[in-house]
Amino acid sequence: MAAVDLATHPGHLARRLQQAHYLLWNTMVSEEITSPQFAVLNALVAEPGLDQRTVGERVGLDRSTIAEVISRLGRRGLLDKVRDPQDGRRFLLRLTDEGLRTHRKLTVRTARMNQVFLAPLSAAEQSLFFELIRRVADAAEGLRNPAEPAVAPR
Amino acid sequence: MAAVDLATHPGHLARRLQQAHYLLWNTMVSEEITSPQFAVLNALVAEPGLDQRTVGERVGLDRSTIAEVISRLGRRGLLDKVRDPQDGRRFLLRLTDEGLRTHRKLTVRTARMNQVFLAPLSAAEQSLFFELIRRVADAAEGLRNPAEPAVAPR
DNA sequence: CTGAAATACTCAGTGCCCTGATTAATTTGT
DNA sequence: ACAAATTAATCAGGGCACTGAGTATTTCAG
Repeated sequence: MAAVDLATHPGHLARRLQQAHYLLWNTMVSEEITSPQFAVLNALVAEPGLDQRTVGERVGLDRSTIAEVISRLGRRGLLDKVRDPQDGRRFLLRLTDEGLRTHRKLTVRTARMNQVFLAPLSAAEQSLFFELIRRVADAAEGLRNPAEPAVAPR
Repeated sequence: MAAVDLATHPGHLARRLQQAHYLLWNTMVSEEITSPQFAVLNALVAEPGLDQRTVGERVGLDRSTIAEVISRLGRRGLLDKVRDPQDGRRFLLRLTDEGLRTHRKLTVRTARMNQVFLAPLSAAEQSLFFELIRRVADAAEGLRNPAEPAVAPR
């Protein structure tokens, strides 16, 4: 009687979008390497030698999740993990040759997949799609991490 | 050297959007009931007595996931599960009074949360947001379940 | 210089999400 | 009528995502 239309719920839409993406990734990109794993490889191509926490920040994964993802990539020999001699708390991460090769291969496939995924939208709509999602996601993240208060509370 | 900009990857955006939603849901709606759980409650308000598989279809969850979600809702006393006397394979699902109450309460909070979540967009942009995401998700699901071939292969 | 606070990482626990294999019940083809 | 195919649900297994608590190391305040 009081049921609601889930098609007007952004969270529901977001979940369906991600599921659809997951499926397409599996068939068009890789069954071994997932999209978050690719994001980590990509971050380490851009900035070799990052520590674990910073990689998580770059790709939007929390401390626990990034630890798991990195452990999997390490087990598969795609990256190396060494203690920072300057700061014994950190591990510095660097892709192996195999990791670099994998990233190169997947970059090509990912581009193809993105084209297929976004094919239902015109070029103008694709820009809008990115912009609207980015604005909503950024704003929600902002709610979580409020800017520094003007006067530090004591 | 060959790193890619993740902000142009719809899968990455979709994941960030869902994460942002997850956080906001947790703070504004409920720490007990998740968004997928609410979707199941909602489906059973709309159509009491559905079987498990059909609920999964309605809310977009696969057979394994829907089984887990329903088992959790059952443990919390929000729904009942009885074997279909007409078809011994099925379980028929129905909300308890407690389940109905919970759905009613969360419906209000969810509406508030959706407003906050979408606040960065104008009304026109919100419509566009829904439409673009829906089109992409629908198309990708269509790739997965291709329409019946004209001639059934044998 | 030393105790307190902050930081990087790990671990335990919960929940979502998918696939492939298995089990039980029903439907279908002959 | 009955074997074969289909269907609903379960189970095992892998991966993502978050929180709260714990450990080790570094930094900071007095």
